[in-house]
Parts: sequence; structure tokens; C-alpha cells
Amino acid sequence: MSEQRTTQSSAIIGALRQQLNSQALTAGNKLPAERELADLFDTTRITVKEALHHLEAEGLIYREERRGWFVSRPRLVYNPVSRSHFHALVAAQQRVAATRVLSCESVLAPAELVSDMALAPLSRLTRICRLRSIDRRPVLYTEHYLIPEYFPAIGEQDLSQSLTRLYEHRYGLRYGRSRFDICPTAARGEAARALSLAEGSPVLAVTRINYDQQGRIIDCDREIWRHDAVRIRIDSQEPAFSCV
Amino acid sequence: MSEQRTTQSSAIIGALRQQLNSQALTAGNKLPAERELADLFDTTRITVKEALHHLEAEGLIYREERRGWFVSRPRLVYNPVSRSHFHALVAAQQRVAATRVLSCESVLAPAELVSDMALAPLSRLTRICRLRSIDRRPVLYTEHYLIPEYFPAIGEQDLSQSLTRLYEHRYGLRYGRSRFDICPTAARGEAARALSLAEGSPVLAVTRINYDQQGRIIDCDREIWRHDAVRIRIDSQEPAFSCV
DNA sequence: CCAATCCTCTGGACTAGGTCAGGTTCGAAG
DNA sequence: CTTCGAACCTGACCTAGTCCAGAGGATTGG
Repeated sequence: MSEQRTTQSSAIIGALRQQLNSQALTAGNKLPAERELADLFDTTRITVKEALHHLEAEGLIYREERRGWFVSRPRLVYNPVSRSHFHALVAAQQRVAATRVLSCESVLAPAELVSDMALAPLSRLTRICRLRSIDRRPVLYTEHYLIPEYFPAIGEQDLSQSLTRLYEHRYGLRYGRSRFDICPTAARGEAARALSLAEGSPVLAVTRINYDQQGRIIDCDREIWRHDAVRIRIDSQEPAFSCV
Repeated sequence: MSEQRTTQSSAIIGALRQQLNSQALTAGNKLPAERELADLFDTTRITVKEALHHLEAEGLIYREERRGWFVSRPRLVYNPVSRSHFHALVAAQQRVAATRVLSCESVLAPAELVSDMALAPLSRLTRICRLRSIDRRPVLYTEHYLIPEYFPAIGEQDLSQSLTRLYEHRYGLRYGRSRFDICPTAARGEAARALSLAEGSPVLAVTRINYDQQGRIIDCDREIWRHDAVRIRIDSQEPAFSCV
């Protein structure tokens, strides 16, 4: 309303935003093809694409490679600090979760983990890659790097369930403290492919290093979330943290 | 190295990434103009732009409106849960902080805050807008919404310092618990202008609702971070949190 | 009934430019 | 020494297409 100089792409953004608000386009719906939108707004595909990228950055819509643009569903509210199980968390928000195990193998520890996890150089770790979906849409790619000594024969277990539960029930390991890093970045490589995202799409990377109750590092996991699928919520109970 | 079908834009990305790694382009440096890069790589500006947007999404470079593209500095490691003071935090990471107060006025409570803060409809709140910089680059736009009854004549105080400190020293209010929401989204309106970001650039929005030690809501603040300027790090001390 | 094939729709990647407006700089006027 | 304007630099925004490859549905042959 207070916008005077209105560019074409912001006009498209406004029009689509209104459609989204007014429920004319509802969650899961497919938008018209880029070419159709270009005709509709009497402009070129590049301009339309720019508007779509804008709404994508806001998290209102997302694209699937060569399938089209779709209206995003509400973000999953996620508290990485509470050790909630993905399936339970998703179910609690009236959504349907699924987990697919992509791989479980022994790998050379990546360079950045050697320092983060205080490993000997050239250590080997067990890497578990999984892809998790909400309402059939892949939203989370995870890589777990485990210290193999603590997890003998983990490859024979059912890895599509909660690993936290598996650690505890099967290996008697309980988490003590953890360190979380939350970093907005871009999808690359395996994660981009698994989430069927274009290389370079914005994602939220959550890395955590987990210690057991004796303070030993037991594993590290990297979560790559589609940026529009999640909202992180943390309740700090008491001001029990020191000031810098 | 394992990329077989290499697109032009990914070739540009690779070349620039290498320059960035090899310190040929170091933090704060300006990249060649888009037109120059297009000549250099013998392609069009649109293709170059796409590559630059990719590196921007990763957080390696950033742009300033009509000034050019620059190499990002290391991200500030930020723990929103610990109540650290911005200036102290930045100084601890060998950087220079600055705060500019943009405005301090009484406003009608925005609709979403009425429910979040459990206010009466049409309540008035005191809004303080500030812009914070690291090494002279604006990286954080904040809006604080205060319950006016608790903060008489706050407009006459020095608002460029830590508000936490002001609350405590001047008004005798100490934080109890807080709720944080961390949400990757896109810059819009005032925040985009203040951070001199193009509308639609990715940002990280951190919203928190603060309660005092008696459990009364005392204020709410919304932080809009340039997405490449920050890495959130949280240490969970003990597994004192319940599972969902 | 099923599988292989083809055909269409879609976004991905790209070319080759143009116009515009805000930012910077530097010289000339005061 | 300061101020103000012109020239120039830069990204922002836009046109008008082309070609390609993956996804998915329809058709066809066994």
C-alpha cells in the first residue's frame, strides 16, 4: 500500500502472495507453469522466475525439479535441544513422517570432523545417511558419524527408527551434553540430490556433536533441512547461562 | 572433481570458490563487476549472476546495492540462549561492533504479536528499532517491542547500549525464561532497507519472547540477521529437557 | 495385463542485448 | 577548504527468445 515504485516482479509477488493468503492457492497446490505465468502477467520467464525465487526464499512456495512450483505446507516446529523423536514430533503436529535409510558404511573421517570431534587423523567413522519426509515430501537429509567402537554391528539394526532410542536400548549409551551449530547455507552434492533441490538452494544446516554422560564424544550428526520446512523453537527455562 | 556434466555457471562457481579458498580473494575484497566477470568467463551477465547468487546463498560472498559483490567475513558465532551482550560478544571474536538507534516510538501492537504476547487487542507497545554492525558492515536489524508500563521514559535512555543491561540497571527487571524462534526467511521492507539488502534476500529471523522472573511477559524482540553473517551455536548442558 | 516406447510438459541453462537509478568520484565554482 | 554537479560505475530490472533433459502420462506391442 505504501509502495509507490512498483516493479513488475514485485507486482507478481504481490499478486501471488494475495492468492496464497486468500486460500485460492492452498498448501500442496501446484502453481501454473512459469511460461503460463509469464503470459498471464505479460512478461518474460526470467522476470517470473525472479518473483518465484523471492517467494521461495520466504518459504511460501517450493519447487520440484522439472515438476513445477508448489505451495509450501506449514513449517515443522522443531526443538533440536529437546531430544524428541522425529516421527513422534511430526505426528504431534498432525503430519505423516517417513524415514528412508540411504546408506550405512565405514568412511574416512572428513577433515572438518577430525578437529571438531578431536579424532586421530585418518580415523574411520561409521556414516549413516537418511532421508526423512513429512507428508511424502523429503524435507530433511541427515548424516550421522559414529565412533565405530561404541556401535558394533549397527549396520544390522533397523536404522529407520530413532537412532537415539537405538543407542540407548541396544548399546546402553545415553546422551549427556551436546553442541549445536545452526547455519543457513546452500544445498550441495548428495544432500541436494536427496532433497531433489537445485544445487545452491538455501537450506538450514544443523550440526551437533553429542557426548555421552561420561563426557566422551559418541557421534556427530549433520542435518540438512529444506529451509522452508522448519522453524526452530527453543525454550530456555532459566537464565542458567553465563554472560560473555 | 567427480562432476562430469559441468554447466557454465558451476564452472564459474568452482573458479571463484577456488580463488576464495586460495586467499587470492580475501575477506572484505570486492569482486570484479558482473559485466567484467561475464567477459572473463565469456558468458552473459545472467549466467554470472546465477553463479554469484549461488555463492551468496552459501554465505561466501554478499552484495551491497549497486556497489558490488564482496567476500564475506567469517560468521559471528552467536548463542541466543546465553544472554551475551552484542558488543562484548563481537569484541571477544576480535571484531568491531557498532549500534545505531533507528527509532523509538509508541506503536499499535502488530497482529501476530497480540496473540504471541497475549495482549489485549489494539494494545500499544514501545518499539525500538536498531541496526548493528560488525566491522562497519550492517549485519543485524532488531525490533524490540516493550510493554510500556514496565519501561517509563525509556526514550530518554541511551538505547545504543545493551538493552538487557538497561532493563536490569534502570528498571530492575531481570529475564526469567524465554522462547526463541529461529526461522530462515527473506528480507522485506524496513529490515531489507536498513541492511541494504535486496528485497527477498535470505535472512535468519530470530524472534524471542522474554518473561521476567515472575513469569510475566516483558518484551518481545525480533532480530533479522544477514544469513551469511551468523552461525548459531548452542551448548545444551544436560539432557534436562523432556521428550515429545 | 504388462512393459517398453514415445510424446508432451516442465523447469534448467543459456544467449545477447537494453534501460534505469542509486553510489562514487572528481573537478570546478564559490 | 567546502560544496555541488556532472560523468561514470554498478547492480537492478527487463525483453525475447533458444535448446536441453528429466518427469510423467499415453500409447502400443507382446
